[in-house]
Amino acid sequence: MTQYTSSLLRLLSERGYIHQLTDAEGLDALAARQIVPGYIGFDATAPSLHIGSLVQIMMLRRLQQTGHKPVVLMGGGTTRIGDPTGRDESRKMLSDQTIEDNIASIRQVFARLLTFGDGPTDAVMVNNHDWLGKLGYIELLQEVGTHFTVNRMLTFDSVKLRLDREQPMTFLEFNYMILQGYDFRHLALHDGVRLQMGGSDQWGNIVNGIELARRKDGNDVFGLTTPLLTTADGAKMGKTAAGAVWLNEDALPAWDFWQYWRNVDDRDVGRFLRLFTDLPLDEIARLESLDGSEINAAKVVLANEVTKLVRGADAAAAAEATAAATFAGGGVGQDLPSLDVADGSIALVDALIGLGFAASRGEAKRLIAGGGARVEGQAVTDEAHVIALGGAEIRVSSGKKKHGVLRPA
RNA sequence: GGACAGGUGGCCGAGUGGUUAAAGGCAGCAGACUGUAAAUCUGCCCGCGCAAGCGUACGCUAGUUCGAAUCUAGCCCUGUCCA
Repeated sequence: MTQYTSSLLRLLSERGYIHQLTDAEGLDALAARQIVPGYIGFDATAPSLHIGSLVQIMMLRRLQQTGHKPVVLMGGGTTRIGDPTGRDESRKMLSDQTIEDNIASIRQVFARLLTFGDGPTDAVMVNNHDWLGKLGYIELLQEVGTHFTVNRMLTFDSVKLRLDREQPMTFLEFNYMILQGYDFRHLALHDGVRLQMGGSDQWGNIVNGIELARRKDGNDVFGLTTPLLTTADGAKMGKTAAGAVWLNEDALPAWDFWQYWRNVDDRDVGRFLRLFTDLPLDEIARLESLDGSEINAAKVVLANEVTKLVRGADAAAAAEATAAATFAGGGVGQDLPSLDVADGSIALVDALIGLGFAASRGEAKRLIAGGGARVEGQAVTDEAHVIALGGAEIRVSSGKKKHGVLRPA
């Protein structure tokens, strides 16, 4: 491992954020002597980011922790184009209003993890629609077009993969890398930004921006990418059965968020603690060395710490309490999904659907027939079973992990 | 504009007139084993229905046929090559 002099690169490297770096010595020297404003771009394709973006957000947090300035770039403009990287199919076009709404919603998460303000190391949020939207076509071609050769653009993975797989790539998407390059150049020129970070799949796009900034304005800027995060069994992070693990509370309840982290693979615990929590490294080393079932304690810490950062301390505490009550005590935690039952009784099938454990009656019945449905911890195999509440809360479970509560209304 | 190839369930991918709600794989869900882990084995995996059954579904539309994902025509979309 390279020995870095700047606290920024030391921290990033110790905690496993660095995959590629355009100029390690140059950036290290810069970070050691001045505040480095660094940015990461985020798409606004959904009302919430999911944990696939959490590494990037954490990187901005690390930047701030080590005395530098995080710049959050919202892709209000580029989202209108659609990043072809890693995609086989073109994105659906989003309306302007949807994109604006998404940006407003996504902003909430950043407010928890970064300190915004006007100070030298305070975070700021910018929207590339502000400059890309004003750019005329002729102007863009003149400004940027002369610095990109099609020959080179065709060699980029984002393009090449699409072509190799004989998937369509529209001209619109083909231009994405140019606009992203333009972003970096713009931020370097107008806001003194010196560093762009991103996932490893963004390497090509980042390098484009660096070259553009240098050729057009003689600005010397840097790029850093994080390793592509996969879980130990090779899956892309952040996808579960129920869909993505969203960062926003209104997109995914804190309980489910907490559970995601509680259930990570043993092998991922240490890595995730380093990346997604602020715990000191020696503490993490201790947690990750726990053997056998003791590693579960480390997973609880992981779940608590990440939930605290993203959802707040109250949410983390509530989720942990619910987990303790539900799994250890056999009781009912307050955080579980619940369903109000008006008539004093409900068919098990409807309860499973109402709690979100089954999407259709058929699916609920299959679950019951397969022995996966439980009422108060007891497996029920009668598809026609009706639960009588009798004024008390009843616990209904799908399998051993998904629990919900029926409340008398 | 022309020639050729192709468009099948969340994804990949068989299937070229009936036994096809559509092989197989992946992903997913559940059971067993466990530690709310991994691996492994087993079952499930379009909707409605207790069920018989019904409804939808193989790019779209119209046809041929007792019967079509499979044949015909037109259209839409994609790729490759040519202009």
